[in-house]
Amino acid sequence: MKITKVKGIYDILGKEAEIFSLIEETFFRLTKHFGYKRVFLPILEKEELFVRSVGDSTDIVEKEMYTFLDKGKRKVALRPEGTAGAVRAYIENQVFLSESYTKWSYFGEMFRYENPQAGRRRQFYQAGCEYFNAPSPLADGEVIYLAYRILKELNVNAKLYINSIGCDKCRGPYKTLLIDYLKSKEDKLCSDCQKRLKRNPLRVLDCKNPVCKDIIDEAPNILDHLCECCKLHFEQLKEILDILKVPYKIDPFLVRGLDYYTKTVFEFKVDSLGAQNTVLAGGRYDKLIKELGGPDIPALGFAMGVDRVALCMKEAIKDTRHGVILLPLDEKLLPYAVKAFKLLSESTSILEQIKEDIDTKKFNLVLKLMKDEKLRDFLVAVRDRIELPNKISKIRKMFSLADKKNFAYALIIGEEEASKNLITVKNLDTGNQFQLSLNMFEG
RNA sequence: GUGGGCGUAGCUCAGCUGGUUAGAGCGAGGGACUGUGGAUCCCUAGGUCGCCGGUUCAAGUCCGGUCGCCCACCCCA
Repeated sequence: MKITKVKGIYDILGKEAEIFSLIEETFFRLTKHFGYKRVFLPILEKEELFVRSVGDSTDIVEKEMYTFLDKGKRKVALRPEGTAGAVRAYIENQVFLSESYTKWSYFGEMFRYENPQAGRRRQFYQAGCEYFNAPSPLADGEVIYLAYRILKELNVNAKLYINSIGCDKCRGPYKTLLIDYLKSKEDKLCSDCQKRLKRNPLRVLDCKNPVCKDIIDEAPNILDHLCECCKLHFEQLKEILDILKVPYKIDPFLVRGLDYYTKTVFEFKVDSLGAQNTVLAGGRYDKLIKELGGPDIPALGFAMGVDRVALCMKEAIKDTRHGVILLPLDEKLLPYAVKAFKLLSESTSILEQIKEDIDTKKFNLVLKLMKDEKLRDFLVAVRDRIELPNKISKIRKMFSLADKKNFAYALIIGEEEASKNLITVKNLDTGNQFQLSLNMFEG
């Protein structure tokens, strides 16, 4: 009996893995650029954390969490999202005592028990960041700009939608207004919306049913009912986005599924992905830290759906030639090939030394490198990747392998080379080759 | 949780209204080609036809169930 993977949980290999790495690398480069520090947070948390933060009437908590009792009979859950755990860690470690503000970034797997479909998996990856103690709309602008830059850098063509859903002062009165309106049309709403009306009336606003859409168009608009503070905050945010030249659309019907959001919410959507087209989303959660037992500290953040972004980047990785492979012509030449392998691999530190420390023992090599473009390109390729073959076979075979594995250079290690302490370097793109003495790498 | 479509070689797929040893292309390994890759030609390996049960003289093909995949709903990144 063959053991297979669990439904909705996937191995990430090959091209998809390369794209994941590229996303991760880009994400951390840009978050670091804007002052975020990477943190590593638990995948397993107490179930109660998510019930209290995400909201006990959300679908995530009601039916999508992987929960179980551990051997100590603790009710635990695999994290369905990242913010709750980050906030818990922020409070538990009392980070607010030693830092005036805190910016965290993370990348990791999340779990939700849903039926899989395009852009939806039971184990999926999010790259997210959280910005604690950030009351000003400057923070909203900066966070959205960061998200915008990441997607831009990854060549993901997404449109930004923003909204404000107010704070506890203005959302309450608006909610009753909305409920009153929807109740007057209740018989016309779809059955889902009739249920939403009772459990989470704001969610009626993003129903896709055309009949509901017409009703929603006439519904009271939250933006007309914000308190002065929220209104000003939203106005300032729009101004900041304009200065940053981040294009956006205001969507007064944009509400997020998680309970903890206040004021600013935003989503980046693509149109190439089918039904699951939100690739990045986030917002402000000014009350969450307090609700989870911490001080009254405003914060905001976002999460990017890595699997979804990767789907948009199918063509992003092209097979370019890179690196070098050593081709010993027969078994006898193995020791010489291994020696060359070590010398070349270690020589690449020279490339760094050129920048910092020209006064080196390997001055001659450095001088040569500065003049010899061919040699420099070759060593750059060596630094990128250097491999020995998986087995020694006919030269023809090994060249074919070098080609298929997309090496930029093949190094021929033969009797003649070994006797003169050199290697023959063949550029697999141009077909040109030259010989290189190993003497200069020694000592 | 609900609905629709689909499961045949590593991948993409043929396989007629059930009929005997289940095919192709690509990929993989080897050879033609003894120090030079991409091209061409030849050879080889790789399958309990997703799994279990049923109908039948006979099932990859029909029926039921189950698991998985894809798509959508719900919902979300």
